[in-house]
Amino acid sequence: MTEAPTGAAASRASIVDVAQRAGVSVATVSRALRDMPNVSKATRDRVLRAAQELQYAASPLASGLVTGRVRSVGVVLPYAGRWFFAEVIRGIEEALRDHGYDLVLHVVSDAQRRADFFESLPVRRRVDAILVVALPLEDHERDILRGLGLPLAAVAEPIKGLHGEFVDNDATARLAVQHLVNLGHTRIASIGGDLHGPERFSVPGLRTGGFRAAMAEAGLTVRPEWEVDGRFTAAGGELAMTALLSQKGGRPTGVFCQSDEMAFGALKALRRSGLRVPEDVSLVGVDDHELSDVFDVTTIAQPVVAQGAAAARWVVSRLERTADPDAPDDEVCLHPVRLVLRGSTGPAPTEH
Amino acid sequence: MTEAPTGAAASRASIVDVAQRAGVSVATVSRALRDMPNVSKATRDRVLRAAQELQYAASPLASGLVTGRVRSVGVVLPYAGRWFFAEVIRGIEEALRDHGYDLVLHVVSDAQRRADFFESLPVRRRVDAILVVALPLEDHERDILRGLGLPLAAVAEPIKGLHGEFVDNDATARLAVQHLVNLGHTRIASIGGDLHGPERFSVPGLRTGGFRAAMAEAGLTVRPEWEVDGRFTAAGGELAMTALLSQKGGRPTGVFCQSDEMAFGALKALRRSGLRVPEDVSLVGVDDHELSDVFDVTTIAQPVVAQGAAAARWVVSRLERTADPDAPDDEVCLHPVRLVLRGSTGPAPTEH
DNA sequence: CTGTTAGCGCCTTCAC
DNA sequence: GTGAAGGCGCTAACAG
Repeated sequence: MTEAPTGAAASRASIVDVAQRAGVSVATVSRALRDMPNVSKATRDRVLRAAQELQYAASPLASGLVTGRVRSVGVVLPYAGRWFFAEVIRGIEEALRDHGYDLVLHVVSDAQRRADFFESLPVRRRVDAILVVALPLEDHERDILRGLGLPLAAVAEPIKGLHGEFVDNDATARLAVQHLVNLGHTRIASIGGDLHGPERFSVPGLRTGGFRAAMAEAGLTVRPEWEVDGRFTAAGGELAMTALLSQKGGRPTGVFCQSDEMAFGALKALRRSGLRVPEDVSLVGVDDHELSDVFDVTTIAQPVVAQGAAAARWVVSRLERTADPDAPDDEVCLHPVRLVLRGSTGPAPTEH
Repeated sequence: MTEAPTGAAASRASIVDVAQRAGVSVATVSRALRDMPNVSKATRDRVLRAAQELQYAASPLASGLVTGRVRSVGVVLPYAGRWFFAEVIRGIEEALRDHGYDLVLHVVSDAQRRADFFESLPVRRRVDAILVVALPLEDHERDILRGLGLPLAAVAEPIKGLHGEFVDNDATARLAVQHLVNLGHTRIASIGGDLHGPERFSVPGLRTGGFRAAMAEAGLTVRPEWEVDGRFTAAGGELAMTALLSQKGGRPTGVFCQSDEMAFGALKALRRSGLRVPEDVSLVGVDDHELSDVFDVTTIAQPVVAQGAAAARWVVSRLERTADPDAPDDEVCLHPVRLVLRGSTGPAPTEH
């Protein structure tokens, strides 16, 4: 029964206790523990030992109160359960932890929570910086965040005026289309996201733009009815593919799915229709989802964990002033994408 | 250009400013804002309006320093990218947010990080409670956490002496096996996790135990070589299924996959071998993963989000003293599982 | 190199 | 019903 008391006492030992035990003043303890200059080696050792024995750790509350820093970073995102977000969070957490920062999660999964977040600003005074993941902010929302006076960075969705870490969505789409074109496909469709809805994600627009540009460059025409909304979910992809197959005027032989999860759904719709992949229809996804390998889906891989980690490192460098304080804070960093060849794409079927 | 200054000023208004503006003392402001008794209606309204006008919000640091509460809960887990964990986190975050608590994430993805976590205890004084998700703690690790004197709860993996939220893993396995038995299967294999490794997860052991018990009850024999390790990943499931198929002595007609992700892998292995599901081999998974519907995998569904949310609510009720303070803190709460019938299971093939 | 002292912003007795 | 004052635990001048 000594564990609990010891531990409990430990978390309650204050800087005064350490000072007494080491026979120095609290100021010296504070300096010694933070590796500041002007502390003799002997004193420092004594303090360190005392702190060790008392299991002392400075209260972040107290030090935060005076320094204004709390060593934690807020992460705001619209969903938490989806693969993409989980991976981004993983990258952010690891990078922050490496620098001794905590990650505080804020999921604004619907309009209500989103409004609450920007009105009550639960991050106020609780974080040193904010990362906005895949959430296209309204101008006024961005301004509210800016009013906090903290380093801000965007991941996956660009936010005007903020530092950002993304992939080149235009190039991503082009890579996918060019791959299909190279295989001889000419009848190519795109399964993307909502282009006009209230959420205003820019990713579907950018990828669809790249799709159109690449088609034009290849001298191919885009059928408007072959640009369908798959809502970036597997279920949505299945519906979208089903819709494509039910259209008159023949079906596409190649489909650019703007996310792997939509490709999974499309795969199911094709199988159910008795069509073979890739003999009848080829599918390219985007992401390199962990299950894409299992389901043999050709994809444009993007470094998801790395984007999160890079954003985390950027705000940390701002906070630690290791970065030039006068450096622009609205530069974006583009991460590379690459084609991962798997079994869902093949030569276009010969026409009859 | 009034936005930013306003915002910046807003986050800096202190209780003194509110007191001045309302023409009362800080003590009254404090009382009024926290709905305490002994404040006249008129005064309270005046204070509320002043606070509103100044966009005042109490600094959690300062109030935490005096009350000892920081309104945040730490979540410790071994992986962050996997579906299961992402869902649990989602449930926890939502429940915590409903009560005004922040979620601070701690991923201990390897032995090093795990050791660091328990040695430096970065949660010390930074959270009011800790949730341990799917992480079987060593006794001494549990004792270290207990030493913090905070409410503790376990999710998905039982931890001796702690409150927990789980499913009945034994019943889960039985349900799966009974379903196969009901379909006439007698040659049943299990793809699970590591039973003897250093990680000591109890879930694979419990599910394998349930598998064996259900087999025995059905009068069926378990072939030792038909209990294989799929590492709880899709890739592992694929390897495991491949191994099952390459064994001499015939193949199983029914396979209990202890997670849906392993079932996905198994599905791929079967397809590649030219076997049909469910005509040749039936597959049951566990989880009801979001993609199980797309890939038509019969599964034993467990409420993942609900387990996380329940754990979060439990620690909050402890913190808010809405729960009996003398109530035992090591009771476990079992969540229901249910069979979700899909296309990966069917009648056992007739023997030749 | 080290100690003293004044807050950081808030809550909480204790008087009134 | 309200105000004054003393910390909570720590850091940051300022002295020495």
